[in-house]
Amino acid sequence: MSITLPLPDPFSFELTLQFLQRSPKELLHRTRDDRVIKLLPVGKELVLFSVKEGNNKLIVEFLNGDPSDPAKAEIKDYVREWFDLETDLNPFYAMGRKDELLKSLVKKYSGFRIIGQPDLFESLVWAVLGQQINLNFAYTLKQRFVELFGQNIEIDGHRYFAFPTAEDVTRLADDDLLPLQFSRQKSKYVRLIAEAFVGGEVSKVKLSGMTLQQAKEHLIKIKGVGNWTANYALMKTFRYPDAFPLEDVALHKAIQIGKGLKARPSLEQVKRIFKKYKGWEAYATLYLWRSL
DNA sequence: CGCCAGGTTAGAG
DNA sequence: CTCTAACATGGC
Repeated sequence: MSITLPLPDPFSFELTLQFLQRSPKELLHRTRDDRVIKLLPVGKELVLFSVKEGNNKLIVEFLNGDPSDPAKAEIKDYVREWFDLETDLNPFYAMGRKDELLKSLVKKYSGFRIIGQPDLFESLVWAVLGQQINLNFAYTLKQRFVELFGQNIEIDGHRYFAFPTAEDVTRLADDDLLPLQFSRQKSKYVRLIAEAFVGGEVSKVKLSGMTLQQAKEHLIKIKGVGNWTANYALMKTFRYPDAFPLEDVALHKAIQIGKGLKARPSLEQVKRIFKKYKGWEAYATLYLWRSL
C-alpha cells in the first residue's frame, strides 16, 4: 500500500512542507504533522495519498484503498514532478554562491525545490486568479472555486478536494462565478482556458516537446493568458529552467529589497540581472520570491 | 481616501 | 510600436 521514491541531494522536505503550508485557504492538499495529503483523480479513480520523508526517500501511502497499478505509476510520476526530484541543483548553487543577490538565499534555502503544478489547466487558472490582485485574495477566490466545483471525498471527518476539470468549468457562466467575487474578466478568462482544453487547442501533451518560445506563443493565443501567465505556467508545469515571469511585481520587489534599490527595477534592469542566471532563471525566481 | 496587489486587453496615438 | 484606461476588490 506504499511506494517509495529516492531523494536527490540536496532536498529539503521541511522547506517543501513550509511552502505547502503558506495559505490556510489551500484545499488541494492538507499538511498534517510531517506529511502532506492530497486527492488526485487518475482516470476514473479518485486516489487519496500522503507523502512523507523517511530514510532518504519519499514514502507515498495510499489512504483510500489500493489503487490499480497504472494509477500507482501515475501517482509516482506526479509526485516526482510535483517536488522536482530530477533536477541536479548543484550547478545552480555553484552559480548562486558567487552572486551578490542570490548568495544568502541559496544558503538559507538549500534543498528547496520548485513545487510544481503538474496539471497545466490548474496552473493556468491559478495564474489568472492571481492576476493583478494580492495573493491572499487570490487564495480566497481559489478556495471558493475549488469548494464549489471540485470533486471531493470525505474520509475520517476530513474533506479532500481535487481541482475542477476543464469540462466542468466550460459549463459555468458569469452567474456561477461572479458571486464568488470573480471579476467579469477573470470569469471569462477561466472559461476561455477551459474551452481551449476541451476543444483540444491546448493540452499538456500538445505542448510537451515544444521549445519555450513555441509553447509560450501557443499559450498566449488564449485570451486572458499574457506573457506573465504563460511564463508562470511553463515554469510550474513544464519546468522549463529558463521560464520566469519577467514582469512579475513580487519578483521586482524581491530584487529591489535584495539589492537595496530606491525604486523597483525596470524591465531592462531585470533582464540584465537575469542574464547572469541563464539556464536557472526559474530557480532564481523561486528563491527571490521565497526571500519575501 | 489613496494606492498597490504574483496582469491583460482593447483602443488610441 | 508604445501608452492608457478599465477591470474589481482586499489590505494597509
